[in-house]
Amino acid sequence: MPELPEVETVRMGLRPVLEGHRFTKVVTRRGDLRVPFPRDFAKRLTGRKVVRLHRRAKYILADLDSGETLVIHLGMSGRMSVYAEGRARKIGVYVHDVADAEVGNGKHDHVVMETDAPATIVFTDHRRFGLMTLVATGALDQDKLFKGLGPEPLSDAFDVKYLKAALEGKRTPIKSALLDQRVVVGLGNIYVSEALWRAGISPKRLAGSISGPRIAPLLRAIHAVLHDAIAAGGSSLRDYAQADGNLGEFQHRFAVYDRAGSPCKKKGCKGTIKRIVQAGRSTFYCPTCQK
DNA sequence: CTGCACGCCTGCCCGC
DNA sequence: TGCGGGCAGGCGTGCA
Repeated sequence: MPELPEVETVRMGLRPVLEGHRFTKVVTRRGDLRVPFPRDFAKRLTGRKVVRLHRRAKYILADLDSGETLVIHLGMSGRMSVYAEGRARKIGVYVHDVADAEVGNGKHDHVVMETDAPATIVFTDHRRFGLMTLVATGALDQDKLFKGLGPEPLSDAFDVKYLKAALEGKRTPIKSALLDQRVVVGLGNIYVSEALWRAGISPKRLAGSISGPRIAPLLRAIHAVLHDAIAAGGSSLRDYAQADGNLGEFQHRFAVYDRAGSPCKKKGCKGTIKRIVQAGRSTFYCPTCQK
């Protein structure tokens, strides 16, 4: 589920129940996520107040008043569910309507956190590629999870000059280069395909072979697809009470992702979307209008 | 250094 | 209905 727009949507949904609130109770159900829970994980969270809820790459970061930061990564299948007390208030993300006894007792519910919002927040991840850990706030950048990450795609640092230099000389396909979190963070398998379609660039083209004049359009395509997706996720938040498990609305607007065999949506293009495999992962593109 | 195949997990969907 | 294979929005490791 989570590339930058989804992670950002989850962050916004967690904000009302986390930021400025205190953990009143934390329970971990099993410890064999990608990174094991650190020692005394629940104890170090309990009683702590979240002073700031932010994001770096695909990580959600909750800075605590103890000088530590709760680091959350959703992996491929991670979910955060928010159960608002008495359902008196509708709160974003997944506001489920289930019996109290079922809250946090699912087979793949790994962490159950209560805050004084009040609310119960459940972290679920059936594939367990996600993680939750604690890192000293001041040392985040040096932590191995964050060291070497590229710039945020929506920051000023991610500009034409940077991208040109980052791709220069790279002999890997542009698809793989943009998935590489050292080049730029936040993009995943969906949005790379979507951005390359918007830019009219073939995913097979070697990164270093993208000519100077095509760098700016690529940058704009990345910006645009992320902005559109964030807006689509955000706009569906408030009526998320029916929680069908999907996040946001953007999946209905995919131009290429998971559309193999369907007509290209580009105006005037008569092409058909094709699926190929690059570095072991699906890529979708239009061979007719992406060069 | 680079690029790539593979493993990590579970669940779902498809074809036989 | 059961079973095997392939697939899934991420990332780290180890290899050539």
